[in-house]
Amino acid sequence: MTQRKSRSDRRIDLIEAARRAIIRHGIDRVQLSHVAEEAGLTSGAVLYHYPDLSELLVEAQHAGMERFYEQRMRQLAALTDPAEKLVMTIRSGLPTGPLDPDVRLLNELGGAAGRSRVYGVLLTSLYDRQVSMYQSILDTGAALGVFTLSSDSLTISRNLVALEDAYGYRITARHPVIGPQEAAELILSYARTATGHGLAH
Amino acid sequence: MTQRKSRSDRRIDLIEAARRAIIRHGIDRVQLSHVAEEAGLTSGAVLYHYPDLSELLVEAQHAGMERFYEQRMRQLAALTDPAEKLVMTIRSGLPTGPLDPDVRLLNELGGAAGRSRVYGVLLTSLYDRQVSMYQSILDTGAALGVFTLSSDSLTISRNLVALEDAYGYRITARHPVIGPQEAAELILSYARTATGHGLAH
DNA sequence: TGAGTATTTGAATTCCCCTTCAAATTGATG
DNA sequence: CATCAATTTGAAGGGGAATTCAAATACTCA
Repeated sequence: MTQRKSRSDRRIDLIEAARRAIIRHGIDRVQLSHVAEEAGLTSGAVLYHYPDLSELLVEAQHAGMERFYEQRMRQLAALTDPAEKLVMTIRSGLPTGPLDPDVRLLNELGGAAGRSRVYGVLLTSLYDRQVSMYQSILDTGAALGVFTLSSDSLTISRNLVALEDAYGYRITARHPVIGPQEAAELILSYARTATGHGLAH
Repeated sequence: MTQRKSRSDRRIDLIEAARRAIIRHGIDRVQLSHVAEEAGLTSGAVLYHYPDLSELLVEAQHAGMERFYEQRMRQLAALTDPAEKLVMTIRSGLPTGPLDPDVRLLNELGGAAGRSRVYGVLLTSLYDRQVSMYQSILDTGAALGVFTLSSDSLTISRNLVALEDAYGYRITARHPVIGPQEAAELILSYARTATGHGLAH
């Protein structure tokens, strides 16, 4: 029998397993047995901890999102120069390649968010937080006189996050020309005209 | 019994029925009986024409895509002024609201494109065609001296399509603030700085 | 009109997955 | 070491959807 674990440990395991299962099979096609397999357990054991699979899936999406966001914030905290921060943030919002698990997970949400309120709210709140993240960088840069913004910081920030999102989809869909490097360059092109800063990288 | 139809007519019907079924139930949740119901037939009849449901679904997605693209091209053909064309194109790339069936259909593909090569190729090719569409508008405008492009037309076009895509997701996910009008304004803000044109609307 | 073929139906079958639950196992606690 | 509760297994059942297929029906063409 698989090693027993405490309630909370097992729940964390299961959330991780669900995350992997969603990426592998899709948010709408993933089954109990997939999650169980990823966790190295049987379906019954999964059900013991999460009697409702859909609840586990929501938690997995939520956790994946937090992870993505926290990671970006952490990378950001190491820098002080607004221009460097901006470049770093743009890069950290893009997948490392077509298989990047964090972005694949987020992309799974896109379609479901149109059908499910829960997923819609989840995705919307992530978007808004990311917008705030950019906005504070832009505002700081403008206050320091480093950036000369072409329009208000909210508009620019919304567009920057939107570009990240969209190129995330292109990259995971394996666009033959647009990879992480190219996408970063495209977004930077916008960021340059929007901030009036060269944004070397 | 339902009226009989020729092989090719029925296949066209079924593709349309599948398109509606996908929008109603989601690409990963749609089932044979949904398609049959939309077509006014029984499951057996659907299977007679498409022994493999997934093949029908791919065809339906493809048809939906063509429809979306053709519609945009048609609206475009009615205009001559590059600035008007640009504004019109931006608007026609956005959903009319959270329930817009064409965009919902496309969004359903996003996640699947990361898992399935077929869907990845479909989505990628649509993206590229939309980029070309913008590029020809921008190039024409630049040649006529109406636009002064801030970077090469390919970069700007890619970003414009990316912004459309991303705001399409936000709108279908029912972002409380960003609706069709707001999204258009956000994209126009970029288009203005990219073209050096006021782009009144 | 009648024969022949293509299409559609509807019921039977099969398959797959979720759910339940009694029994087995594990680990903690005294 | 013995007891007990928590966790996990595995098999049984229930339900829903895909698949199969013989029969019925609708159209075509001679």
